[in-house]
Amino acid sequence: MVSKELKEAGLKVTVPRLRILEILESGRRRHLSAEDVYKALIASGDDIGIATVYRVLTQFESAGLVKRHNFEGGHSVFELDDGGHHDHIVCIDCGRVEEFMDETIETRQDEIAASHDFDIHDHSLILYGHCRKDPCPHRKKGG
Amino acid sequence: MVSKELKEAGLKVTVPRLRILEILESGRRRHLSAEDVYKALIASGDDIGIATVYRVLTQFESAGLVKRHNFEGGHSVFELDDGGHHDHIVCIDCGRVEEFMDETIETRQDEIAASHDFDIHDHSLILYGHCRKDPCPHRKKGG
DNA sequence: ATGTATGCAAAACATTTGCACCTGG
DNA sequence: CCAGGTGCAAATGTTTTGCATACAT
Repeated sequence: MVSKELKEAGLKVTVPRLRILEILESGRRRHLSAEDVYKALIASGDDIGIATVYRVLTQFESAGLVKRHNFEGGHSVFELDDGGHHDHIVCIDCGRVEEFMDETIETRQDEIAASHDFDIHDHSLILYGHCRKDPCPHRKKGG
Repeated sequence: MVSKELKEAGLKVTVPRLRILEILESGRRRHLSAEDVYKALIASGDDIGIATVYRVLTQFESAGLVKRHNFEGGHSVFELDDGGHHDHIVCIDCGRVEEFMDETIETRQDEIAASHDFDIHDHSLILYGHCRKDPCPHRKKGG
């Protein structure tokens, strides 16, 4: 029940919020930019403006429903916040995004922050590279 | 000799390039946004357009003279590239930026990338938090 | 009903680009 | 001299905002 999630998050149940949450939960892709969401809405026949997409995604972020990540290239991607922290590996060629979580790295980050006299609020760790998977424009045919 | 550095980087020696490299090397602050550089130029009486600042910084990046980092808030910061890799801790309150480098984290990143079948090109690791240093607007007076 | 949400268009930012003019080697 | 560099303004791409209208409760 998507509408229940909205109520529990303290948000009024409206059509744009329902549709956007449904798209995020559809699971077709876990990481979507605001424009990805907008295009998905248009594709499914919804008449929702891009401004509303940004507003709703920002509200969802405040409500803890989604997380926003600032990838390179000056645009953000959003994903459902399942409560579990993880970092990202992004393929420079095909845009593929994979997640990982490494206890060793998390621990070292805390130690480093402490040694610099910082209270860590959060962190951003993104690995950029070329994936060796199919299909990827960078991958060599006979490789 | 700043002009020598430019020549060695394969760049024609021009006034904007000289001035911008001087500002980066002045060491007053290590991490500057394009607008920071632009303002510094204006402040020292130079008549150089913001477009040129971006062009020159991008050229410097290609030439390996500077590194560009994408911090949160949709803007980039530039710093001299001394060849040594490091990551950043940023204070959410006062904007302070500190650097660190941790062999354990670097190693784990490579291992993780390999296990995901990625050839890592580079990575971005930024810790965001509240520094406990003076002066910082967040720091409690009697803390 | 009534306060909140939405759509649209315009604004705000950071960054890039087209083009005529200027400059370094 | 002449390819390449620069300044300006206009274009770009992303995200935000003002405002009149529409909607959820």
